[in-house]
Amino acid sequence: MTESGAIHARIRRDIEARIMSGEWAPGTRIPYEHQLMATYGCSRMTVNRALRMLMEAGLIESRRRAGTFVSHPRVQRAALEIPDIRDEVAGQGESYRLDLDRREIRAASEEDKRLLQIDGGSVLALECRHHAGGRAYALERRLINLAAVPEAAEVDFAIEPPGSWLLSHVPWTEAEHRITAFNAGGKELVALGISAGAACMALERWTWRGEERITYARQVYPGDRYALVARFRP
Amino acid sequence: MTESGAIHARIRRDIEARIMSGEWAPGTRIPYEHQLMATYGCSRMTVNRALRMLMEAGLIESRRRAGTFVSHPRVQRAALEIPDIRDEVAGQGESYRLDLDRREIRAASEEDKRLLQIDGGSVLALECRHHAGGRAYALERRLINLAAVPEAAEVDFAIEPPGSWLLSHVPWTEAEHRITAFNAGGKELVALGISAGAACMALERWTWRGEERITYARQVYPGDRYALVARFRP
DNA sequence: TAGTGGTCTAGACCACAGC
DNA sequence: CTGTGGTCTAGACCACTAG
Repeated sequence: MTESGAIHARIRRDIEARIMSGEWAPGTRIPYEHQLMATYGCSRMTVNRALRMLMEAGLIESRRRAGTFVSHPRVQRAALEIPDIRDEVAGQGESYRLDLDRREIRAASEEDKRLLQIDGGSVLALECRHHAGGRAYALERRLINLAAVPEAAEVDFAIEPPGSWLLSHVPWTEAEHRITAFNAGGKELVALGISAGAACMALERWTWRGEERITYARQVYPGDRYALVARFRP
Repeated sequence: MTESGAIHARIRRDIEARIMSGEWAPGTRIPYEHQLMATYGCSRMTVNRALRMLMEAGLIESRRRAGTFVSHPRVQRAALEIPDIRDEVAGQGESYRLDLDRREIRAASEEDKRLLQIDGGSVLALECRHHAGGRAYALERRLINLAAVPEAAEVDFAIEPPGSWLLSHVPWTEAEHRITAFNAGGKELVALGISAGAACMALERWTWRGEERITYARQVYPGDRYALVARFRP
């Protein structure tokens, strides 16, 4: 049906097309693997590889002895992707600049402990502004757990934004995000050049590796100039 | 190193652990497939299957003749997941209720065409409020392209929320999201019970199947009572 | 219990990029 | 060229489960 290089890719696309077109509705049993072997004149391993990819994508499910079936779309969740700020600005063809307003190494305060979810130790606290094309783009407050990332103490974050540096130097296993809207107060007015009460978007991110907390970041964007746009990831 | 049922799963987890621990830093070449065959006493197909899964996860990259390498974390992107509103409310242990304020089938207006990115035809336009525990939770405006989903014209969306119904009945291939913050105006004040100028969060979603537009939705949440929380998806 | 999918083997040929 | 990964074969045994 479809032309392609690899047989498994062709099988995969053929089945995907039949599902997407509605020809094979949710719950439909698709042909047995040995039938697909005959149809495509290939080995079962090749058929199985195509089906496994479709299973990982959530399009089909298989049950031993029963066969393989089109999934009932449990797609109650859609995936967003949050880009790194520097990449995002560069991707819009704008020049990027970072202003580092504050950099401090200190014993963790009570607030630091709460935000980083640590018991003590020292943290690197940063405050910076991201600019796109000379205009304030985002305000960032960041805490880095120096117990987890001691080398961060030596980095010049005026050159490389903390988020970019961390993502490319520190392996991490999990992250949690929180997106909220709020009315701008004193700090944002000056830093972002907006008026009192203007709607802002705050993106908070907690990152850890195993049980070890790595960093906390809170990025604030002016609501009237910024949208978090995200495509679905298949 | 790790105990498990399938050999490929064990190989996969062993390599993943070495990468996550930092033992194999980005850029490191991991053992050749024939070396892993010897290490695990299995065939190359099995090794290759494990490596392919890690490649799909973005952890490693391979180049012919050169070998397979730990990826430089292009992890400038993190995945969020946007839950279905009804599921979200239920997950918080609150009772869910939907008020359907408006339901209209009409020829596509200019705005409908722009939002749905269609040329004409008829649309189903809905306006509704989602409630959690008796309190207004979100305001939703939705357009459904009846050319793509004619059966939607017969559905009683007072019983099943439009987002839930669509996700479980209509296969889709792509979605795009846009999250913004804005100051509440007239419509939100009444529907959500908030005061003028309060920061709100708007989540817009476009969904299509192939080239066919399925639906457009705009959901508005009160900024002071709502946060979009999302965990990283590995 | 028979037939499905899950997994694995021990080869093979090829394309391609590094040497 | 050489050696790597990309792909594929023609079998095999096993676990599970629908009938």
